[in-house]
Amino acid sequence: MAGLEHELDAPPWKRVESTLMAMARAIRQAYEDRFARLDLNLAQASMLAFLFESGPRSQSRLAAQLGMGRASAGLVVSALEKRGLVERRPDPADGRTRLVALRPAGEALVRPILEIDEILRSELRTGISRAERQRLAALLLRLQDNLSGVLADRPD
Amino acid sequence: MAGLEHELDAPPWKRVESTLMAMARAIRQAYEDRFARLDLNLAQASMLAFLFESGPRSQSRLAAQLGMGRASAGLVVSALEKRGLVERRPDPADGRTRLVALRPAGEALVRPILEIDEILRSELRTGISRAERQRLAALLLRLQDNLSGVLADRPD
DNA sequence: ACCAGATCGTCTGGTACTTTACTAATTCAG
DNA sequence: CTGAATTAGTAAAGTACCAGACGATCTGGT
Repeated sequence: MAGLEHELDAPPWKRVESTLMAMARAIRQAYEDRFARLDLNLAQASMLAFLFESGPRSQSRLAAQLGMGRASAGLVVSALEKRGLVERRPDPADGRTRLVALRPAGEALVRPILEIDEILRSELRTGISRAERQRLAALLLRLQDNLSGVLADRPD
Repeated sequence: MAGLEHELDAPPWKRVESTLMAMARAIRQAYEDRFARLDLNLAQASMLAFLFESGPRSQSRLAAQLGMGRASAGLVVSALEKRGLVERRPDPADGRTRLVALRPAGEALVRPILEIDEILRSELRTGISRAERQRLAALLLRLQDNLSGVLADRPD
């Protein structure tokens, strides 16, 4: 069909970059929808899952490793804490940080979170081979490189 | 063999989907940064460029074709209108819609917008062949299909 | 001519996220 | 030990987006 290379020659608002952004939004939306069943949003679910894998962490580390700002991480932790899913406890080694740790109620949510993630991912990869996914991952990393270069040399 | 499928087998917050979302955010940010020189954001620049290509359009059509909600499109148009870049004029054929049309000041911005876009895109495609980009586009479309299927059968 | 349903645009409220500024605690130079 | 610079976390204001509700207008059937 005509669609594909047309897609690449198309005007700015309909090109690969836009498609990529639209896809990202759609994927995010799909995750948000599904996690809504657990009364969680994507950021909250990711944080719970990450805490489960990594053990207690300071907020700054969580922020860095989940790719969000420190302020956002603080909001997410506060929301989870209010529901008793995590707790903030003092760090014996450093008085200005407090370690965020899973509480039992939060740990109980990890399994359904991982299940939802697994199901959605399997739906997403319908008709896409493992090799293709690997190529996609590699390409995205390449894009990432280019982009960080681009962002670096803005002297502005 | 460590690198690639590791990326695919990695935990949720570090997998392809996440990378894709992060990339999309980064690309968006890069566009926002560059268009800031013209005192435009990405949505505004896209709308100007699109109006240039397509001629006057109703807001609903603009919204649909730029992939945003009607309300958002209205805000973008209002912002552009306030600066005299576009105008809303009555549609002779339909009393409830008003056609959004470029004004000279807006038309003058189209060239720099397209230039900025062209430059950023060329920086992004460093080290990525045309064939790879085509594959990427095809893959994204496939993902899009899977996702719309997924969203469709939520009877919830 | 008229009513019912669909569509357009706007407004409101809610969510998510970022930036900036501020407080508190640590570290290190002297 | 004291004071400046650094780092962790919080708080407030601002931006962007979307969904839902609403009034106005068009369409089609009668």
